[in-house]
Amino acid sequence: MTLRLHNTLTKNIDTLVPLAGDAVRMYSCGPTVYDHAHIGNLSAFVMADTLRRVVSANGYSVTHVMNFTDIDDKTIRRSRAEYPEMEPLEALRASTQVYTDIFLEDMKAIGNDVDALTFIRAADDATIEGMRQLITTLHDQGFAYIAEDGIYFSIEAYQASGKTYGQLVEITANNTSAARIANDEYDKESVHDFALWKAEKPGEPAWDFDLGGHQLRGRPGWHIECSVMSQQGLGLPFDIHTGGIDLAFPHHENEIAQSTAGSDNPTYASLFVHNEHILVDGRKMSKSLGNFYTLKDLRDRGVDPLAFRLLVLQSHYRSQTNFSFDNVEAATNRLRNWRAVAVLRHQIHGTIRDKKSTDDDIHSPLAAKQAIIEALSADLDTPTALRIIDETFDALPLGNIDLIHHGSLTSLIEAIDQVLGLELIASTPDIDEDAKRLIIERERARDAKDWPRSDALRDQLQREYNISLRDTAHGSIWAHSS
RNA sequence: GGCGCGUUGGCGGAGCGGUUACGCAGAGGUCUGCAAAACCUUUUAGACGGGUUCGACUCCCGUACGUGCCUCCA
Repeated sequence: MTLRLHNTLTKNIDTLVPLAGDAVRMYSCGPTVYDHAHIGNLSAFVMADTLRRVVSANGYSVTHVMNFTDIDDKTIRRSRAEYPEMEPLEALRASTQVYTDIFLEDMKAIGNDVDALTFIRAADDATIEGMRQLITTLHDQGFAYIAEDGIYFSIEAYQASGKTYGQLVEITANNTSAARIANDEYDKESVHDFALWKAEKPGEPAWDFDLGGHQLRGRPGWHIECSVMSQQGLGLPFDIHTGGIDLAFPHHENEIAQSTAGSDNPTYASLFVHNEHILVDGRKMSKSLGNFYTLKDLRDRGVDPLAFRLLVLQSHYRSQTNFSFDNVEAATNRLRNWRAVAVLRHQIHGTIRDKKSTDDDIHSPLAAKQAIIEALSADLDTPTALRIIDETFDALPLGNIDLIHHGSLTSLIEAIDQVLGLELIASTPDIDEDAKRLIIERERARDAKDWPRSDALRDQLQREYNISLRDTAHGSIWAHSS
């Protein structure tokens, strides 16, 4: 099987060819931990998580690194507001830790497997040291220069060395607005040059930096953080770099420049995969429009975080998805229906009867499993994968106890969980033996046409165990009431 | 201003130059002890204006609207 992905570097659908055997190395730009992540952030991480699952399903071993941006303007501002009494660095660590923990909880809630990720923090001592080293190297090679307010990367020097600046987006003289040049407040030589290191400002966290005898106490720029963390976590070059479409320029472009300047590596990452943004009620999400949501906002309104995940998966990652509460309700219902299928694997022998499964019945879930992975391997075609799941579930002979107990249904559902992270298995636990006894007892009452007894038992199951029953042509099927 | 992307049925959302996407919701029906479910049918989409073609939702041009990037925003 081959895995094909849209590559922003080539603007084509490229085949993943790992740089080293069957090992795939992925880097995903992570959150800036200064507040709750919003649902747009989270959708980007659903994409990255799903991509990693699909790479794994293709038989590769994956190393997936994600960073925490825990040192930048926003985290500093927030930490000073929250902990004015603390030292700047102490306040920064306290504040970013709170939002890091919230982020990890959000990730788990929406089905992203945080255990499969290696996280690296920008403000860790090892990362800071790595940044000092990379900046020193860039400076020694003539790609960085010292200015009054910091250290800058020279695009001109980079281009003069034969490298291309503008690998992800077209950079032309015309697409830089004159207004921005006029308003440029930085002490840099050229408008495109970007900060590698920012000189210390009063009240901000800062680290010592001795660059060839120059004492340049300060803090790192944003782009250098990711160049160093990807190198430390994966080595260079690596296979896949993910992020929101807005990060293509300048962030990822600058990472490429920093990480390939003076290097013989032809690339920084082989594939750049960018996801489109989600809209809310058809408009871009913004606090001023009042359509800005975090996962907490959704949960407060009763939304199952996994229904949000399904909503994200329902559209292709390179299309703008529209979020609305009507849409998330539709996703909730679809998820509810899938859970109703998932729970069939626990049904009771005594209450499901007849019908032998055919070979086709047994094999169709296995074939579906393959078809789902194939769809996802074609540039992460989640809409098609979801369609296959619906069609497969529709075609299942649901009263067929042989099929259920044969294991192919369970195998399919486990496979769906593996590649899509919808946690169908975890959200449909088996019920205890007392409840099962009551269900069987009710079946006997029904056989005897003892309707009052049957209805009383049904009520009891609903009341005491929160279990609902439906009597199908093949017998009585229970489900978790919600 | 420069450079992109998009516009599909009540809602979401795909593929495709000539054959049902799929999901959710609504309507009618069948079945069933009741309930619930299931099943069947159904509402005949493709922003607007041109063009290419035997034929366009699908290709081309224009218009309108939405959306993104143009230095720190997923």
